[in-house]
Amino acid sequence: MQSIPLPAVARLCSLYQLLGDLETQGVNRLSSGALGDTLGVGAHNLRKDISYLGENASSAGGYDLIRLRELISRRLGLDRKQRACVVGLGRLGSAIMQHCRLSENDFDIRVGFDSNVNLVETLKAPVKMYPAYEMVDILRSMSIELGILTVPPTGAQDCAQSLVDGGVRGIINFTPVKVRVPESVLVRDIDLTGEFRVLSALMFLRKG
Amino acid sequence: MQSIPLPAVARLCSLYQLLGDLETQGVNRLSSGALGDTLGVGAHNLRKDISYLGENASSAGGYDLIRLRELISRRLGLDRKQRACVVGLGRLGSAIMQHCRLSENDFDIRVGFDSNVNLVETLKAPVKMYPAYEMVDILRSMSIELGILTVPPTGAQDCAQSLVDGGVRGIINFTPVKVRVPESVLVRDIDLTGEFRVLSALMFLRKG
DNA sequence: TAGATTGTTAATCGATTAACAATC
DNA sequence: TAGATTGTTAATCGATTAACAATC
Repeated sequence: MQSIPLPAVARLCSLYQLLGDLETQGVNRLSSGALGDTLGVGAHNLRKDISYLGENASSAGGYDLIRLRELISRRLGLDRKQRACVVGLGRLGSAIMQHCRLSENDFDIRVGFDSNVNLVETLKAPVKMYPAYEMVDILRSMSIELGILTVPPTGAQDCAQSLVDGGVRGIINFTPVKVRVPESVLVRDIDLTGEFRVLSALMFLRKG
Repeated sequence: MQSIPLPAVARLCSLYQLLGDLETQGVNRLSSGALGDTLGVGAHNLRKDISYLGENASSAGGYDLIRLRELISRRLGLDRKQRACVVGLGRLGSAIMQHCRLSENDFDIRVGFDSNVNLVETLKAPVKMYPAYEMVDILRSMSIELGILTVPPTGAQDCAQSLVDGGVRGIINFTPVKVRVPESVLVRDIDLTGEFRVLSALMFLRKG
């Protein structure tokens, strides 16, 4: 089967989100143009992305949104909740842990870790929390697949290693550190400060 | 002056961050290869990016890191703190508002807003907070340049409009909604749920 | 049927990678 | 000087855009 370019995967994921929203609004058929408009993507581009999904019965007359959503879901493996954990229960970590859009959707955040034992015992949260030194064992026993890294930069590499040792296969890395992991583990970096800076730079470049 | 491609701007911003860290560690000269390695970017690529900065005296012998950092700073306008506000003081919003890495660096988060008046009065935070209906006036009087949008999806477009009316020139949008703003206002979308999904999809595609 | 819309192939565009002369 | 490293031009690579025949 053909492999899908990364930008196309990203657009398909946001399309997937949109299709879910439209479904609850009772819309069930729309053209590539209409979908592209609300997504801020050209109709050409969107059709091309959809073509990566493979089989796609209907020509003309717009897309059957429910069918399309299922197609994306199946091709990208978005059906089935992934078991996740949060490492680092500072403000950002606990916000992510309790971010309802995440758990409503395809992620099942099961457990949190922090090196501060006090915090682990006192923080109010809807999931179990444990001290960091128990991480590897607990990850293995719970079959956690995905780790969310929200620790201070200094601890990033060590925690990433624990996640790997615990058997995680993917990491969302909110630290500005480039962590080193085996090839078999995927890392996606989200550098908030970086994103802010990029916006700031673009605003500056725009002016002059 | 030549314009810089967006991906290059993003890489230069993360290089800027790295240079700051190295500076505090006392490192003051490094080659493009060494810098590229810790950044996960090819040396070629990095040199090309640096060339967009224009004037760059020294050939061979690696870069003078302090000088390089200043060059980036000046070319991308990263000297001078931007005045920012947070709209939507839920968990994510207040985490961002108090995220020290942001305020330590180039952003000066001055004020927060929420439609829930109770929340505005009771939340503990290091900045002033006001109810949403006062937003436009306060933004103007404080000359806020940048808005951070962390409201529920339903309120996103309205709040974006208030930010625009308040004179903001850039928005970091954490909602999954594509907000409509005048061309003069830059928007940078950070869709956390989307990022999670992309990782999930990549993990799935990797396997089979 | 006619008009609209899709799927897919071809053309354009832009970014990344490679190569190499210039420089410390 | 010789070795290393830069800046920049050229070549490759990949994604986006355009075009158009096939289809509802």
